[in-house]
Amino acid sequence: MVRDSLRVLQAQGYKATKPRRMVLEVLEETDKPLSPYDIQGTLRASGKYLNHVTIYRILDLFCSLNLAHKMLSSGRFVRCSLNNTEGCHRFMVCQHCGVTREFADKDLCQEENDFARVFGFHTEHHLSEFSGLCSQCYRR
Amino acid sequence: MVRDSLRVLQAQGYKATKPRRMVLEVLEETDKPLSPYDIQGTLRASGKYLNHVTIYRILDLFCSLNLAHKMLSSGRFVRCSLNNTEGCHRFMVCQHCGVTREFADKDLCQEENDFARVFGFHTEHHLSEFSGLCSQCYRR
DNA sequence: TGCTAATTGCAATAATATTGCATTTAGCTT
DNA sequence: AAGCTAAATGCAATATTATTGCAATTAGCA
Repeated sequence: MVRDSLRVLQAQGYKATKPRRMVLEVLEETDKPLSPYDIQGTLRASGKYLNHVTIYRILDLFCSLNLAHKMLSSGRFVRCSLNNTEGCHRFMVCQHCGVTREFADKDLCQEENDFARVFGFHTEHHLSEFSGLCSQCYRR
Repeated sequence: MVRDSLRVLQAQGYKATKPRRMVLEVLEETDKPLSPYDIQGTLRASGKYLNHVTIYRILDLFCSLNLAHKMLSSGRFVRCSLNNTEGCHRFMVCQHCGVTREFADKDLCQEENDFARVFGFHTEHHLSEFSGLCSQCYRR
C-alpha cells in the first residue's frame, strides 16, 4: 500500500511529498492502467490538482523505483505489485474490462532466456504483455 | 521482399502505390525500428518526399496486414519477417546496436498461455520484447 | 484513353511529453 | 517550534507525436 511505497521513497532519499502521496493513492485505487492525464482527471474529480509536469516526473521516479510500471501497449501506468528484482515483467491485460495484473515466473523467464540464447542473444530484460480475457469477463 | 509485400497488398484489394513502395523499401533496408519521421527523413535524404500523415496511414495499414510491426518499447516500426498467423510476436532488441529480430516458438507460446490460465486468464495475443545484446555486440 | 474509387497531400488541430526557471515545501538542525 | 536548504513543484513555453476533414491526385480497371 501507500505506506510501504512511501517507505521505499524515503529509504532512497526521496521526500514523501503530498503530490507523491496523491499519485500513489490514485494508482492504488484501481487495477487499470492510467495515463498521466487520467491521473490528473481523477484528482480533479475529487477537487485536487496537480500540474501534468509534476505527474510525469513522479511517474518517472516511481518507475525507476519499481513502484509503478509503464505499459508498453498503451503508455499508461499501473502500480507495481511485485518486488520484481529480476528483469522480467509480465502483465495480463483484459481486453474487455482493462484489468491488468502483473505476475512473475522464474522458470518461464529462464526458458525464454534459453530460447533467445539459441539465436546468440543474451537477454537482460523481458517485457511481455498478454492480452485476452480475465476469468470474470471470460465467463460471460 | 518488397515484391512479396506488394502481392499481399493487392491480394487484399489495396493498391500498390508509389508511397507504399517507398515505405516498404525503407523498412527493408534496415533491421532497426524506425519512427514515421525517421522514415520521412530517410526518404528526404535520397531526395524523395512523403507527407507524415501518409506515412502514418501506410504504417497502420502494414501493421493490420502483418507486413510491419510496431515495437511497444519505442513506438517504432519494423518490417514483419515472419508469417505469424498465431497471436504471438516475440522480438529481440539489441541494447547496443538496436538490431531487432522477430522470432517465434509455438511451444514457448503454449507454455505462456498455460501459465496465464493458472490465473484464470485466457490469452489471445502475446507481445514480448526482450532487450539484451545480440551475438555480435556481446562479443565485444 | 478515360473513369472512379482509393489514396495522398495539406492545413489545422489534438494529444502527449519535455525544458528552464521561479516558487514552494519536506525534513533536517538548532 | 522556527529557520534553513536542497529537493520538489508549478508555470509558461515549446517540442514531439498523432489525428481529422477535405481537396487534389493516382492506380487499376473498363
